[in-house]
Amino acid sequence: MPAAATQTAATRPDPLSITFAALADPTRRAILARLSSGEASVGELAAPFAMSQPAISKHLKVLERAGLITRGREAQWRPCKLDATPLQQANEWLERYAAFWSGSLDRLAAFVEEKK
Amino acid sequence: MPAAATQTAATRPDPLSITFAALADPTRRAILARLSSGEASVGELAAPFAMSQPAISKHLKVLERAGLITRGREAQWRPCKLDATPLQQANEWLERYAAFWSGSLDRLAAFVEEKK
DNA sequence: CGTATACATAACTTAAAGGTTATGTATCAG
DNA sequence: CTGATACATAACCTTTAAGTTATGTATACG
Repeated sequence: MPAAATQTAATRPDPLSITFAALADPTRRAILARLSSGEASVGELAAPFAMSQPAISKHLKVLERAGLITRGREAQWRPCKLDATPLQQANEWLERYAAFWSGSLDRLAAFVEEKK
Repeated sequence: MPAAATQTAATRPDPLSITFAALADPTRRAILARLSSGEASVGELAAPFAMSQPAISKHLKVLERAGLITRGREAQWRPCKLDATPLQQANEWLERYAAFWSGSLDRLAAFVEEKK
């Protein structure tokens, strides 16, 4: 074992961070939108984009590692299927802020803050 | 004008991508959580983290550019305030997938897929 | 006036993200 | 077996992200 000296930890990001990071790309969101109307092959998913096929494969890998898609195997095709479970987790996180985006509640909070 | 040759476009990401990217970091999510219980100064926000102050300033800038916080000015303090509007946008995007995470609907879809 | 406090900004480093081209691998079709 | 199709993987490049230390700036305080 040559020098265990400088270790960088390399902590894997938490699930929520992985999910949000996966959603922070319009191509990947479009892929998910497409998959919401049914399974699709990689080629079908790649078609709408002005992008090389390996680029799409990378995006799919990101989505897979985020648990947002699962992949089957059918002859030479790898059909992709949406799995929205991580989206539910993300939604649960967001919902905790629902009180702040209702507008009226928001302004009420500001009012209270001002009066105190 | 010396050589307008190679331009990289540098298109600014769309709002949703900016929002999700801002949320894809546990430190920033923690900051938002803290702000959900009221305004706070930069120092107060930085306190819980084992991180330098400039690092927090950077995170705050990311949140600000995402429209998730606004900043006041009070003597030498820059109080930060939550603005959940972008969270609402994110939530609206996510809600379109709610049908896929209800479990029963999900399994029903799988059932239909299998039967066809 | 000078000094402390609160924060921003600059310059730098390391690592990861997103794209490319080139190539490898599995499956079908003849 | 041969070749085409569908996809993955490798190697590479460029940009951005996230952290650091060092320094600058505005405001309060004595």
